[in-house]
Amino acid sequence: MYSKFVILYTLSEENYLKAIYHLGKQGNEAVNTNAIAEQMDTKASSVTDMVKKLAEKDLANYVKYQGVSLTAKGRLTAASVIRKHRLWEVFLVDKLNFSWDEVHDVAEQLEHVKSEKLINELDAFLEFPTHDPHGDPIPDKNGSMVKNKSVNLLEVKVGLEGNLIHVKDSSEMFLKYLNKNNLALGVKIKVIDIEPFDGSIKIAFESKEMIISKHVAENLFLNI
Amino acid sequence: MYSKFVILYTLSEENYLKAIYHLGKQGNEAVNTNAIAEQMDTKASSVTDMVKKLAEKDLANYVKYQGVSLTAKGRLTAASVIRKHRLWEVFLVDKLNFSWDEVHDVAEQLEHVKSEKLINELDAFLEFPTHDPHGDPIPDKNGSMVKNKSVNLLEVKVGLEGNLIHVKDSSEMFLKYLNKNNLALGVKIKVIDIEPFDGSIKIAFESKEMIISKHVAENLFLNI
DNA sequence: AGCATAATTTAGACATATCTAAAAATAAAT
DNA sequence: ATTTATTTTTAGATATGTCTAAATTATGCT
Repeated sequence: MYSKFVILYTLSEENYLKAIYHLGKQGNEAVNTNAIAEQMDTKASSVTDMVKKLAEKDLANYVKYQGVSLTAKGRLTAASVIRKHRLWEVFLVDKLNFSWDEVHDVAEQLEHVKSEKLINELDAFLEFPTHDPHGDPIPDKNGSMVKNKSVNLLEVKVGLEGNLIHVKDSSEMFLKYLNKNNLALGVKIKVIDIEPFDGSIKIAFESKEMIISKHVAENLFLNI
Repeated sequence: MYSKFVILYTLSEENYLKAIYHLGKQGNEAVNTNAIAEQMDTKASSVTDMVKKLAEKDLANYVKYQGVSLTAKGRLTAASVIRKHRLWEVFLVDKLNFSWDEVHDVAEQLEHVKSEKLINELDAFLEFPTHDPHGDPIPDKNGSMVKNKSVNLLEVKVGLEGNLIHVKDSSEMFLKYLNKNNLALGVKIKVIDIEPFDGSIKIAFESKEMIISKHVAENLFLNI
C-alpha cells in the first residue's frame, strides 16, 4: 500500500544544484564553497561534503579549492527543479489566491515532488505560462528559457520609463515593501531624478511620486 | 533566500501515524508491531523504534508488547495528513486529467507539504469535496468525516441493487482491473446470483453481466 | 619573497531512520 | 503446566547529512 517511488536525487542534492545554478550563471561559472554555504544557510564544510557527492554522480565539476560548476546533467536537473518551483508559484497565485510574497516557502516544498505527468499536466492546466509571479522566466522541459531582456532601474536614464517586469529579490520582506507602495509587476515607472550622493532615485508611477533607495532600485527591472 | 519552514513532524512520523490510523479503527484500537511493519514495508524493529518516539511526542499510546494506538493529538495529525492526501487526489483527477489508478504515489508525496493556507485554499478551489476519487470520505479540519453508510457487495442479497460508491483496495492493480471492466464509481450494480461454492457473484450493470470473485466483491461497496 | 589573513578541506562527532541478529516476552499446543 | 512457536524488543551497525575544530591551501600585502 505504501509504495516507494523512484527518487532520483535527494531533497538536499536538488537544493544544492539550485543554489549552484543560481550563483554561477546557470551553473556555467565556478562558484565558491563559501557563497554556497551562505546561500543555503549552512556551513562550508557541509558544502564540501555535498559537492563531492554531486561530482561523483556526474552532476557537478569540482576541483579542490577551485569551486564548483554544473555538468550538463546537473544543469538540466537544476532547471527542472526551478521549472517546478516557478510553475507551482503560478498555480498558487493564479488559482489559490496567494499573493506573490506568500508563495516562496510553499513552492520550495512542492518543487521536490517527483512526477513527470504531474508537472506536465500542471503546465497545461496553467496554459503554459512563461514567467512566474516575480517575472522570472520558467524553463521548459529541456531547461531552456526566454532571456529576460530587462534593464536594471539603476541603468535607466532620467526621463525614460518602462514597465516593471522583474524583481530580483523575492524575499517576503522585500515583496511586502513593494506591496505597501503599490509597486506591482506591470506598473509603468518613470525615472524623474537620480541623487548622486547616495544613488537614490525619484520615480513616478500611477500619478504618484516616490523616492527609492539604491538598494531597492538594484532589485527592480524594467522592459525599456 | 532558502528559508527553513517549521516542520512539525517528519515524513516518517506522518507515515507511521497514517498506518496506525488505518489499521486501528482511526487509531482507537491497539495495532500490532508486525501489522505496521507489513503495511509500511519495513522491519518490526524499525517500528518499535519509531513507535517509542511517537509515544514520547504524545502522539501514540504505547505499552511494550501490547501494541500501539493513537492519542487525540496523533489522531488529529493523522487525519490532517489523510485530508491532504485525499484533497490532492481530487485535484489530480478533476483538474489534471489523472485517472483514479494513477493518483496514489503522487498524493503520497503531496500530502506532506506543510501549509495551512495551501490546503484550505485547495479545498475551496475544489469546492469542498466530501469524497476522494475512490469514494473515501475527506476529513475536515477537525479530523471528522461523514460515515460511509455503504454496504459491502458480499452482504447484498440477490435481486437488490445500488450504486458503487467506494472501493476499499486502491492499489493500481485493482483499479486497473475495474477500469478494464468499466466498473467506475457511480455505476448501478445489481446482484443476480451468488455461487455458494466459492462465493463468487454474478452482477449486472450497464446492460451487461459479469462474474466477480469473492475477493473482488470484498473490496466493492454500494449505497443501498 | 615571505608572512598574515582568508577560504577550503579533513577528521571526528552527532542525530535520524533504518537494518540484522540475538534476547526476551507472549501466545499456542500438547 | 511445560514446551514450542511466534511476536516483540534490544543491542549494535550502517547510510545520510549535518556540525565543530583543526589542518591545509590559496590569496593579499608590504
